[in-house]
Amino acid sequence: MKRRIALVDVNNFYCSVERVFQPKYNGVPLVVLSNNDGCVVARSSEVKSLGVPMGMPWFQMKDLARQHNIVALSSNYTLYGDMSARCMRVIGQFAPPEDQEVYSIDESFVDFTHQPQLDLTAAGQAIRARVRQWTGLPVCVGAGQTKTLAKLANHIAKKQPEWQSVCDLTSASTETIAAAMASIEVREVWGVGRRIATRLLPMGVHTVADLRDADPRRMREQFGVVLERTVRELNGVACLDLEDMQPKKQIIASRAFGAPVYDQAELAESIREYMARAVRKLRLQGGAAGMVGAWVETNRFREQDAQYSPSATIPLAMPSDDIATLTAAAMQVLRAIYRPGFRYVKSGVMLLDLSDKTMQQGDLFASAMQPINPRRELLLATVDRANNRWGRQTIGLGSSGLQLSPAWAMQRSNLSPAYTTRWAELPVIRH
DNA sequence: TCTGGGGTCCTAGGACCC
DNA sequence: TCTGGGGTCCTAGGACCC
Repeated sequence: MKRRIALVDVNNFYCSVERVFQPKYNGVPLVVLSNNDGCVVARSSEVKSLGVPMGMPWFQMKDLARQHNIVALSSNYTLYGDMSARCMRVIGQFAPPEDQEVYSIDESFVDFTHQPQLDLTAAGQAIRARVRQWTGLPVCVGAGQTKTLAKLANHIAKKQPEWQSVCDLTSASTETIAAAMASIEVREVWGVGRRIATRLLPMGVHTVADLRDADPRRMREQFGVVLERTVRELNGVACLDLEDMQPKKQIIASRAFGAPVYDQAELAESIREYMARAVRKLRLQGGAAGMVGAWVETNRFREQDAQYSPSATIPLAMPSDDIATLTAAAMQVLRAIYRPGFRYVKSGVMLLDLSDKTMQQGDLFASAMQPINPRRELLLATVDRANNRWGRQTIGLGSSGLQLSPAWAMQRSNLSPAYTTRWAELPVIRH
């Protein structure tokens, strides 16, 4: 049976979300910035056509922004996450749950193999119309026999207007597909990054068509099994299946500071806060961490500064999801790696070696198998409930610091409201 | 002055086993 | 001069993704 995979992708996702709630930004060159208003992470089409690359530092383009009246918004992940969930639910209405894979915050694969009667161009237009009407977001749809071809089709749908935002390669002629592949740079293929593209060029592989026609075994010898699969997928041989939601294998929480930090106590404060975030995510997936890592960083862009970016991990005797245990471990790491005299700009924590909390292996050297302490469990669950109900900062460790916005806290100078997730910030429509 | 924050998979090499 | 054969597990680093 020929597979029919579609990829639905929101155009300029963060910018488009902001425009749903602020229509005055339609047609206006708009960017959304990373945390601390550092880099451009989303660009409206007007900004793309000005040649602004993804990831450009905002301070480097302030002149350009003044010239062209570019609006810059701080990123509002609460809003984007909620709009993403709504969008994915609408897309999910077009196939049974097992045939949808939510691949990222703005992309979803849908497997239409089991609906062979469906015209994918018509289905793609139906998805576009419904997502637009129900969420306000614009999407493009690409379809192909493999995930890699669906990705490519989506790229074509976005870049080539004659497709009207929906490109179905499963029903396109061989000549059409060949012409499209010959006109697209190999760098655009899913799985081919900057490094591999650079190494492919001297081998005469410039376009998608060149890569499709390359010898898969040779690609494997030179680049590994991942690129071999990509070549096979471009030829319509499925190597990648739709994936279920898997629990995370590691959880990271880190942030650049709003202002540099020099002393250990302040670094400790930041690490405690980030650990609270990481533990929230851990407990949401019902996991326990067997290893804890932490790191601090100086500013690698400042050549005049002495650089020091240490990291370390420590194993726990027993996997844990207890914020006190995990924070204590991270503090132990910080004490081991901290050195005074550096200008730190970032810190982070990692929870590693994650397992299912309910399936724990005993420790040979622990005096006895630690039974789960029901009173402790109740305490932690109560803290979770209070924080979910009244906000993340409601109950924390006593040592987390009492300042709500310490000097190192993130700077977000142009943040939109949490329109869809806070009663106090619901949009008001006057007429 | 100001340069993000997450993730995954694969491979090579070292250390160890019988 | 000559030095087996077959494994596992772990880690670090590299590549990619959004």
